[in-house]
Amino acid sequence: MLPFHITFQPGLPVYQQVIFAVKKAIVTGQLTPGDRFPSIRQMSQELRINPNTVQKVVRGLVEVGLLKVVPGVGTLVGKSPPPSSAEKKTLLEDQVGRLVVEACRMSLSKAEVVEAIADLWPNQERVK
Amino acid sequence: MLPFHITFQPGLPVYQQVIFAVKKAIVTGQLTPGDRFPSIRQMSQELRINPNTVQKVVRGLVEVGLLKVVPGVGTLVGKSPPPSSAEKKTLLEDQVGRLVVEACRMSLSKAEVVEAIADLWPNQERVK
Amino acid sequence: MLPFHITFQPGLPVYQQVIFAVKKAIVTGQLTPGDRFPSIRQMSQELRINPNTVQKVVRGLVEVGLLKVVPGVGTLVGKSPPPSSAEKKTLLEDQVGRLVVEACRMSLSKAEVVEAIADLWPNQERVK
Amino acid sequence: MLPFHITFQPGLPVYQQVIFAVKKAIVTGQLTPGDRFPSIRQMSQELRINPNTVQKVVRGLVEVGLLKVVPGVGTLVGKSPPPSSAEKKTLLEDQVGRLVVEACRMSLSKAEVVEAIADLWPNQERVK
DNA sequence: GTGGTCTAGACCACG
DNA sequence: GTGGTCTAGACCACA
Repeated sequence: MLPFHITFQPGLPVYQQVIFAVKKAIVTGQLTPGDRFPSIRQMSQELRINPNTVQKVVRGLVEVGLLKVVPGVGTLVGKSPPPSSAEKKTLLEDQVGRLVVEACRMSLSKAEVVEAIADLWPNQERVK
Repeated sequence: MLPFHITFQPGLPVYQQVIFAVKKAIVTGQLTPGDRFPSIRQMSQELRINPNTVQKVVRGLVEVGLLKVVPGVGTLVGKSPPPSSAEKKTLLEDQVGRLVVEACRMSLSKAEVVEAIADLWPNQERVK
Repeated sequence: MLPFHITFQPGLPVYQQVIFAVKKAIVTGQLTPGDRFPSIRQMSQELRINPNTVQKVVRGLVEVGLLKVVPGVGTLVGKSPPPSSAEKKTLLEDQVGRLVVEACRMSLSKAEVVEAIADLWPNQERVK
Repeated sequence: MLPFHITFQPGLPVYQQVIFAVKKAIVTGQLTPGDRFPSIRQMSQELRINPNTVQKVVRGLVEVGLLKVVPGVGTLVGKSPPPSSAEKKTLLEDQVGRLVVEACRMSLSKAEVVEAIADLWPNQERVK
């Protein structure tokens, strides 16, 4: 069984949906650094998607440092790398910007958005 | 002069960037319902993009009800239609979900994200 | 007052809507051959549309023989000309064809369409 | 070979003629839900029209729910959605209204029109 | 003047 | 292979 679950939605590229599912599994603790990542063949079969698509997923995750390919061993989950401040800036300006504009367009209040974030924020072992 | 400003970024479709800029201009009050929308030719010249691309922008905005086209006359800014609750749900679950996962991956705290939202939220006290 | 009434609908060219209204007024007997047709100026004012548009209407109706322009006198309603069999064929094949396909697409029965026709068929002094 | 046939007529937009041909193929059973729709390139070649024009056709048919596009995979014929009663009303009032007026103008009898409809109504006894 | 249609052809994203 | 994006530029319909 795969350590994450996906219900594919039309309109979004498949490989992006898989990448998101993996990232989610990592931040929620379902996948931790050092874990073995499923093989391309296994993911291809269980998710019923093209092996090329799986390979694109792995490539994308290796690029951001979330996966390490060790030849002869397999693919391992790596430690999250320290994000560059440029990436942070992009996230907090561009992505949040898009979200804010869409929310305003739908007459949502700031409080509703903040509440949604609180609901979705993972609290794996977040005591402090 | 156009009632909005764009600095094009590579990697994202041009027409989507323009659509976003228009939406932003509307939620921030720079464009209000009833206003005349710039003509396709004018936008094409000032943004230095192809008229067909501009037309795609207009088409996309007409589909969501933000613009009304009157052939031979021009294009007008319409009142935003009440969004369906399904759209709201998608925004608050899927889009916020993606944002949260990315933020966690970058070790950002919930407070940082909420602060970014507060910064970008448009002030409605715009006396026109 | 004009001898016909129009409630403009978006999406259809204005001049076509006016032409249709005039044709309807003729087949329902509100306008009969020999009647004086309103002046371009009058129609432009009362319908609140561009004089050029009215002129296009008149031109279109003169072409099919429903109006006669008499210089120095005005525009008169003419006797309907005998239609060519080619026109009839086009109407009964193409236009009815489009109607039938759309009706099928909406799961309408043949009886519903026929009933709609019966309802809308003018019966001005149709005794026979 | 394409599952429908078109003989282009001047005066009507090409993309509308193709859309009509596809709708006709669907209501007559030549295309059924689940079928693979011809690719944009194939239609472009066989109909001798520009790929962009074909894309506009597909876009129009997707909007009314007759086609579903899966990027990278292809285009599928979908089940027709239940039409809104407003659409039905428009069809039975406006479109039938135009037909009736034109028929009257050409001195056609109600029986002739009804007969034309019966002739063009598709037979559903199509054993695929 | 407006927006709409169509063509020709290049390049990209996706599976 | 699929569909999507973008450009360049011509021509038409409409008011």
